Amino acid sequence: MEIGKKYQHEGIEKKWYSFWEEKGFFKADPSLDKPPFSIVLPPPNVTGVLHMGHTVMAVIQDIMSRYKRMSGFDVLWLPGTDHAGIATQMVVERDLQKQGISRHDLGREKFLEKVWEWKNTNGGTITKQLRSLGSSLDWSRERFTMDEMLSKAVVEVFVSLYDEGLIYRDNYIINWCPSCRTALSDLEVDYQENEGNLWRIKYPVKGEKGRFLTVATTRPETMLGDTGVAVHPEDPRYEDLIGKAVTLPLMNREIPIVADEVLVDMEFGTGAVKVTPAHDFNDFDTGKRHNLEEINVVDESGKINRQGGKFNGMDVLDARKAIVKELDSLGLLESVEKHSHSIGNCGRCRTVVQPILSKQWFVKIESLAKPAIEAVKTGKIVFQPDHWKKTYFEWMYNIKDWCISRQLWWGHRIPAWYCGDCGGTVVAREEPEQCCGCSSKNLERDPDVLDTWFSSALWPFSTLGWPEKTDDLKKYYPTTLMETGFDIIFFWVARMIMAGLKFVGDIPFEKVYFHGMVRDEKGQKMSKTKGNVIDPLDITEKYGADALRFTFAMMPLSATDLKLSKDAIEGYWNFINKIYNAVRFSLMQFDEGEILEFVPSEYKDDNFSFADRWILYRLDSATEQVEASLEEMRFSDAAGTLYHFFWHEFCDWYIELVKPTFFGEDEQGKTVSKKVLVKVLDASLKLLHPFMPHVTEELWQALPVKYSSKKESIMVSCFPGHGDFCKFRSDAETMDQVLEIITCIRTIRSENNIKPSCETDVILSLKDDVKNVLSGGEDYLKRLARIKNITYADKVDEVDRETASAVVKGGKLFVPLAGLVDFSEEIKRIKKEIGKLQKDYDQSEKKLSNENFLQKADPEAVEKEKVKHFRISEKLDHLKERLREISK
RNA sequence: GGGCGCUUAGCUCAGUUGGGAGAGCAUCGGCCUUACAAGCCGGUGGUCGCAGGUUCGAGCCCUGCAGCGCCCA
Repeated sequence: MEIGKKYQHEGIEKKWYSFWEEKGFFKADPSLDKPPFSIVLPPPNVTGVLHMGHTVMAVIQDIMSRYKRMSGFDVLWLPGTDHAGIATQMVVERDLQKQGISRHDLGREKFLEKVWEWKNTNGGTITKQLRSLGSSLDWSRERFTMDEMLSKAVVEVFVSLYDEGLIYRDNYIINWCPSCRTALSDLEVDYQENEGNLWRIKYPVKGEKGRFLTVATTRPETMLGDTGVAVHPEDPRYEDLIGKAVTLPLMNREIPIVADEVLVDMEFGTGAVKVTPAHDFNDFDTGKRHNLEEINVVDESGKINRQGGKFNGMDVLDARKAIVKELDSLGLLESVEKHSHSIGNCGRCRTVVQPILSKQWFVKIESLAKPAIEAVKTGKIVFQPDHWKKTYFEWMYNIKDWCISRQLWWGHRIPAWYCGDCGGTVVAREEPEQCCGCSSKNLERDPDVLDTWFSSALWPFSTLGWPEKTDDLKKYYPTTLMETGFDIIFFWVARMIMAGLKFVGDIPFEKVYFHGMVRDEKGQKMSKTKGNVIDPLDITEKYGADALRFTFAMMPLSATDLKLSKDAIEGYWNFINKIYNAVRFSLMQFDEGEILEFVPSEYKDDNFSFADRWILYRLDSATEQVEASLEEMRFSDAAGTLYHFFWHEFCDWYIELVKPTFFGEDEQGKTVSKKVLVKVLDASLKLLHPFMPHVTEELWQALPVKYSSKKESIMVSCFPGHGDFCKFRSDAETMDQVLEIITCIRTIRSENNIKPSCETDVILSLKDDVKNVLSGGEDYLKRLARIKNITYADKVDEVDRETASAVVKGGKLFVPLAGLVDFSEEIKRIKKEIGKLQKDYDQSEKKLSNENFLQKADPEAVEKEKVKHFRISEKLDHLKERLREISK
């Protein structure tokens, strides 16, 4: 190991990652007699490049994987990517466009060849980047949603759902992206509030000259497809019109006036709503209720079609202008007012989507949703944080059929063939030779592909080999943990649960952990346009992956927003550097080639110094806490415990405490302390390993430690256990009192502006146990509190006036400061402390004099309060006495 | 409009069956003490969003209100 003053991650992270990968440490092995722990990585888009969202995902999952692996589990963390239908097709089309070629010029087959080519050369970007974070993914099991095996699973699922009647093809209103030229599912549309207008248009009532029914709309162009007008059945304004008709302006079509209490809100607009079943979801349902005609007036490119009469060929927005203008000139435009409403945009390309009537494939979802709701309700699947259940239920109870066909070429082609002769449909696992209805060979395959999420839904089992009953499937399904962003709870989590229950007959995962969205330090979404993007690759280059990982681990990951700042990362880099330096210091204490084996049984407890016992006890408790926190996936608790233990207990206290030993002559004491040092470092590095794998490996490899079962790598070593040192509890508590004394002396010195180079004496009046510790280790005090002479006084009869004092748990202490102390300051300080304590005292006093408290409160609480009261009053007395003395 | 979440120190957040308000960072003062000045030592700082209620006791439980954010329509 290089011994510079600063930790340099360059080179080290790559070195160890290759080492681990080459050694096969990431590989799961179902034949091992170890319990399984499995996670499937939520597959990033194959077009993707690593961003902070992926990073959070990778960090959480890697922490759990490494922790579990070290805890004796056979860990499978399975990587892969999805084929990202629209995104990938767009990328390749754009490339081709640069050469002036469209995908239609190439034809379907040639185009798909190009996409595969692109995938094979560029598709590996994100997987390389995931490696740079230290992710212990089992690359031997890497999957892609379009792999043969996974595609087989897709076909199997499609065909069996179809056979069961749970997949159907129908003419239905769907979201259509005129730019991507494909249907989208409800979830792929993002709604945005938009400043628009509300137009009021007068429709002449048929047979009542001069009478108009005024409707209000935000999309006047859709009137070309109106096939009815709805009013509320209880609206007195329109009571007499129900059952009559209006003449649709511009189209001169007669359309009925219907009463519909679902669609119409009497308070909104005019209380009369035009109904366009082919271009609005609510209107579509209304149309079905009243048997209204469905007239499609918008085509696939977002232009008005032939059914739009003279507006044929116009873009919808142009048509809107033209229609409004014409209505106005006809005197049929009553008014226009500003009105904000939400507009749907394509989740992929942001184009405004058009609801249109179209023949598409759907999954009938209700019967699939039922058991999926049950699984979460009964706690078979646990959500963390728990409250996401509510969001899940809310969506699942109101779930709608899922539009799964996409008018793309890149994806899993729908296994349906249409007969050119009898018009029948054949859905089959293999290409059929003839129509099963009329035996005709004139079959044509459906050109469309499936929604990418359709194959993603199968990810937890298709990746394990389903429908084959593979060893992997048997051992790793259900997976132990699903970890993902809350934003894909519907897109993915819900659908995986439905698919897993339906096809494997069991839940896909036992627990779902939802992490938040990474934002900048101000809480704003990171975006290229804002220029506030923090690129994980820049960060890992500058600070190392370990620093970034630890920063995330310290954040409240299950909150909705994760505010990331470079300052925080830099701060945690400091911690890594601290660890590095602690190891560096330790290595300096060891002799060349010295091998230190820590075997607790070799040591009688009395060989350990109080400092040794104290740090070993602390290590024990820290280990216990880290384990408990990791089991509950409370990462910031685990990381925070380690941060505090390593920095503020081990470095700030223990190392300072043992320095006198190392710099002294007591050889036996030195040996013991060295072994304790190595023991604590060995355990700490292992505890830290899941959070910062590279630096811990680097340092651990450098430790001169020997075990009977020393492993090749820290990542396959055993996660530290706890309990061995809890027997040192009372010694540790005594030691805490010693530390308190040191702190008190330091405070006195600091407040009296005594220079560190100036030594002082101290007079101690202490309880015996504390005194015993100190007499055995006066060096601790001398060094850490800069004390020259220590004297003990059982009873302090006459205390020098020029003395600063403090009351500690184990007694009192006095620091003679003749000529040094500033008494006005000292008096001020004591008064302030008395003031603080008096508040506590009064509060406690009040409580204890309250009869109700004494009678009704838990006896334990009363007892505790009494002890507290006694302690405060003791300390208060001392302080008041002291104040009298120096005020003389 | 429906649902969910948040509000505690200057900032980011802990606070686990109700019983002495915490951490990290920042800030202030002092230190080149032979691992680390990216460090060490010490200190300052809070009407727990507001108003009620339950209780001997509320940051925590209940009701209402306000502000912020997210999701669905």
